[in-house]
Formats: sequence, structure tokens, C-alpha cells
Amino acid sequence: MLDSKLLRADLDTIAAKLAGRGFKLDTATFNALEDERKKLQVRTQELQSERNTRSKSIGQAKARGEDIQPLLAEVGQLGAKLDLAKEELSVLLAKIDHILSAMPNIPDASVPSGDNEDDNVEIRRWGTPREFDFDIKDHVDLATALDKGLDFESGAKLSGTRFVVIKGQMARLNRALGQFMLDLHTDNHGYTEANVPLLVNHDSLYGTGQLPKFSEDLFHTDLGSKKFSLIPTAEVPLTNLVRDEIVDEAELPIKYSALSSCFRSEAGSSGRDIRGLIRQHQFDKVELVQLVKPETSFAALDELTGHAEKVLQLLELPYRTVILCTGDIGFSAMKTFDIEVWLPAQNTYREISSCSNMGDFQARRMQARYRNKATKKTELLHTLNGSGLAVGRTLVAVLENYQQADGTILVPEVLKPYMGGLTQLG
RNA sequence: GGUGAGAUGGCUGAGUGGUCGAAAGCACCGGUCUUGAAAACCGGCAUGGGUUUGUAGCCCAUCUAGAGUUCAAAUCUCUAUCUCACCGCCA
Repeated sequence: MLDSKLLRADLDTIAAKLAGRGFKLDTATFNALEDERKKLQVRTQELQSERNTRSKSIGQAKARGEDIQPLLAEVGQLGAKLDLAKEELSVLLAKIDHILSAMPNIPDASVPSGDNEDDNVEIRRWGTPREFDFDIKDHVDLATALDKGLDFESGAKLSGTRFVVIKGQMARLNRALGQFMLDLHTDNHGYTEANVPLLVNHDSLYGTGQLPKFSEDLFHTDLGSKKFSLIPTAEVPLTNLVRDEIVDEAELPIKYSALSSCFRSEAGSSGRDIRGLIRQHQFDKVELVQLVKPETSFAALDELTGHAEKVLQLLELPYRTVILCTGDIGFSAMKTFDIEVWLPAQNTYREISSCSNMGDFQARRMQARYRNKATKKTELLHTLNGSGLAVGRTLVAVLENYQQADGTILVPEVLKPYMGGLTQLG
């Protein structure tokens, strides 16, 4: 959510910035609604004020033992007018709020402008893709050959398309990856481990920006009065930990990490990435979340991105980091770095992490604040998150990059402590 | 699932339908005192919004949330949510 005060003050500038990321803001409509709001709100508050004053004088008259009947008659009509004005105002405010809550964040000035992912800018590369002297296989063929370690048929039988059963050594490797990542972030990067609910309420989803606009990307449950949704990322529960909180400045930055399953309906991507583990309805991910003071958030983004990259460095998987352009950046983000891992079978880099600074966008929705010691005021936090990393896609990367001519897979050095003596799959 | 008790500011905790945005204490901030600190004493201290050049003033809202009764609701009624206790069920 953008700052409505800022919107009123500088609508055209903001509209121009949002246009750069492909969002059209109808400024004429917005201005008209805003003018009406101002009039209505002032009038409503005046009526309210008058009624309060009169009610108070009735109380005083009664205390003095005077006859209050004439006073009651006077206030009667006032109440009706007030109710009407309140009703009108709430309808109007709901309308404005609807527009506001569907508006994306403003990209930071350092974000390159562009229309889509083709305009993203590579900012660094790490590692050198390995040369293979044999015909390489993709992760599906590799895993299938290894005792059907990735069992897509069973996934389809149990649940449907985009579900998988991971078995045997492959399951062990998957678990090792998650454990390794979580240990790295908690032991070395200063994050507090959290085990979070996978089902969350709508308030939480609104807080991080999934609702109301992206409802169709989620899986929803509906048990009578209880409405939950499966989390699309642990960013939702982790970030919402500070919803409606005023935290002490001394506690900042707050850093959380969680290994969780994530659930996405992939509503808009039928036909895309159908093969393999790349795009599933359910996958594991280690998430990094930071809650920081506003002036430190961009430095925190660099730090957090570094934490995610460290995972790939330790796994010795080549990657590159790109900065998303204005046309490709996510709804709630001011600035985003994507980390893309090298996948030999696709002969390309594929997204494995997305690290974003949301500024105060989510914090405003959540009313997540801290007390500024210098100004003594409460101020909105800045929130950041990033994958550190998506476990399924990392599994793909390990399989494809560590494959041998005979179809076996070498276990990366850093994972060996987690593999119970196994140094090679197959 | 059943029964009962609750939900008040950063925290604890008062609050007969009418100057209650809310006592008191703690925490916090400032001051006096002190070589310094503590203690003591004095003072300050909620949030969101509107109006406005204004971090001034004035106004509105907020005592879990939503409806309702009333001229007037923290206070009365209903519903929901959550918390606690006991019973039942359960990994």
C-alpha cells in the first residue's frame, strides 16, 4: 500500500512512476473520488462533532435536573443526517481503499526501466559452467534412472499434474539441501529459525500483498466461518510476525528464516515448464525475511541477496544475479534481485531465488512499526525477503551439474555431512 | 465438540450508560539533586485520520472485531475471533 498522503500531494509523479512498471493509474477518477472524500469526511465529522456536543449538554442538563425533552427532539434529526453521511462516507472510503490496495509499489530510482524480463540487467556472474565430455541428461531422466527418485506418475495419481513424489536417495538429497540452507542462515548469517503455519488467514495474505489482487494464485480452504489459504511462500507468515506490532528500535534488524512447503496454483502458467520439478504446485523453500529500519533497507537487500548467493557458492553451482527492470518487478517490491542458477540441460540460467526490498509497502498494510528513539515517533518498518533458496530447483541444479557419464550423481562436498555417508547417488 | 471465565494504552491493571482517551503502577523520556550513578522528587508520555504552510491549534475515530439498543456505549444486547480452565476426542 502506498502512502495516501503522498498520493494526494503528488499524484502525477507517482502515476508516471507506476506507468513505468506497466500500471495505469486513472488520475482523473482518483482525483474526483478524493475531492468527494474530502467534502464528505469533513461534513461527517462536523455532524459527529455537533452531536457529541449536544449529547454532552443533555447529560449536563439531566444532572442539573432540568427537562431534557426539547433537547432530545433537536438531536433526533441530527442523528439521521449523521447516519446517512457515515454510510455514504464508508462506501466511498471502501472504493478508494479498493483502488489503493490494488496499486503496486513504486520502483526505486536504481531500478532499470524496461517492459519485461528481457530488459532485466545482469549485474554479476559467479562460477564457470562445467564442460561435459558426454551426452548430458536433464534432471527428469537422471532421477528416473535412479530408482524413479522423482516419481511424477505417482504424484499425478495421488494429486494431479504438477505434483511429485520424491523417493529414496533423491528424497534424502532434497532433505539435505533444505537442512544445509537453514543451518547456513541460522548459524552463519544471523537469522532466527522459525517453523510457521502453512495455512494462514486472509489478514496475513493482505499484509504481504497477495490479497486482494492475486487470490487466484493461491490454494484456498473454506471451513464454514474459517477461511485459510495455503502459503505461496514462508514470506507470508514470517513477515506477518510483526503485523500490528510496535517493535523496539534496539531489536532491529529482525531476521527470520524458515524451511517450509509452499503452494501455488500456477493459474496463469498452464503449459509452461510442464516437464520436471521446475514449476510444481507444492515445493520446499528456505525463506529469508528481514525487518529493518527504513534507512538501512537497501544495504539489507544487498546483504540478504549475498546470503542467498552464498548457498550456491558453497554448493559450487554457477549462477548469475540480475536486477529486475521496472516491467518485471513484483507487485510489492521497490527493488528486486533474481539469482539464476546454471542448468546444463537447458543450457541456460534459471531463477532460483528472488530477493526484494518492499520498503514500507507491506509494513503500511500490516501496520508494522517501530519506535524511533531519536524522534520518539512510531514509524513504519521496511520489510525484505528472499529465497535462500528454492529447494526443488536447487535439487534440479545439483542433479544436472553433478551428473557423471554413467548416470550417477556426485554429492556436493557441503552436503556430505547430511547424507549419512552417501557420496554418490546411484 | 461441551461447559465456564475472560479480552482495556509498550506492559500490568481500575473503570455506577453521561466532561472517560480512559485511574493507578511499571517501563520509557526530560529535569532537580549528585563528582558520577542509584534512590527520591517534579514534569512528560497512546494510535490512526481530517483540516491546515504547519512536528501549532481545532476536530473525528479507536477500550479484540462486526452488528444493534440509546440523545449518549469501554460500560447494555447479539454474533465472530482469540485466550484461559475443566471434560470429551485426537497425532
